Amino acid sequence: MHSPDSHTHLEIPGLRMTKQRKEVYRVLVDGPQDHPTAAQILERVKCNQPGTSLATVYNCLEVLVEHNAIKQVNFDRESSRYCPNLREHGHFHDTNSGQIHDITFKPGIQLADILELPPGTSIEEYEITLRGKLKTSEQSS
Amino acid sequence: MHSPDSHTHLEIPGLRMTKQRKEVYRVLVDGPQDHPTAAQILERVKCNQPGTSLATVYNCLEVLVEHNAIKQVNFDRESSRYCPNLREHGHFHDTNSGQIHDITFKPGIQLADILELPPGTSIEEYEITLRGKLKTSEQSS
DNA sequence: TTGCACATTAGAATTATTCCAAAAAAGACT
DNA sequence: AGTCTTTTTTGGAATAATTCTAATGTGCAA
Ligand SMILES: [Mn+2]
Ligand SMILES: [Mn+2]
Ligand SMILES: [Zn+2]
Ligand SMILES: [Zn+2]
Repeated sequence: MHSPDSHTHLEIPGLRMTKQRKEVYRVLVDGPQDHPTAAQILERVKCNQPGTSLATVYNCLEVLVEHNAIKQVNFDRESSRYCPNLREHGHFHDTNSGQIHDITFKPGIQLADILELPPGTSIEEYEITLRGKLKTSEQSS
Repeated sequence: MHSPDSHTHLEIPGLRMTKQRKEVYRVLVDGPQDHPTAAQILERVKCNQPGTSLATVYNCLEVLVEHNAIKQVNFDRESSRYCPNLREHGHFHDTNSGQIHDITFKPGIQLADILELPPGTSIEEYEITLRGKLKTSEQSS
């Protein structure tokens, strides 16, 4: 499922990396960057760690999010998805292909620069999600 | 609950305004702009239309959203909230007060202008949600 | 090597929302 | 009004993602 030397070191400061946690994390970092749901992650985890339960996948994802190792992504009320890209970005859901694409800001732009925020606001987290279609729907990725 | 002449005309093109739909809509337009959940809307609707059911509130909200009369707002996986403000805006959840504030772009800014979108993208809808704290937490609104 | 804190597990519980099938209401036409 | 047709409402059941629970397993450290 992955080249033997492709392991980024799967360590997260302050977090005990059990084999389940390691595999959940590896699947996200090392596998297809398609923002899988917990159920999809479970399928992938089972290739290397059969017997892993969905509850454990949820537990692992929760602790990985808490440790800022991954991000949780929500589109409306669909199942949560998970993303290993820690740079600031939003998400575009292409309703043609079903694929989700990471979206970055144009260079130099900060979210706070473009919003009319009430004075004294400190933003702890934000989420930008877009839905639409890619007209030219031929891309390999 | 509201001044007798404060009714905006509660009509929506192409939509039959039953008394339940009218009241759900009125509660949102005419009541506190606090982005209530379906359950909160039901409570408010019951003041003027007792006997209304939660299923009906969901039905009304769905059809109002479809007709672009209101917007559905999601914060992570919390209950959906509903908003009668049709101008383009995002939402800021102040975790001090629990209040949700509408956030607009600075004048002249378009979301598409600041994002690195793949060529050929057409955005059909988007959602911007922020979470954080207002330091100076004395405001009347 | 035993103790203990922490992690995993299966299955039950929760909860927001949707579905269903029957009753009620709203129009349209007479 | 009275009949017919279509839409809406309703209570309760069903769904589905996620969380909880209580029991079992694991891995270091004394
Ligand atoms: Mn939406
Ligand atoms: Mn979040
Ligand atoms: Zn992402
Ligand atoms: Zn709003």
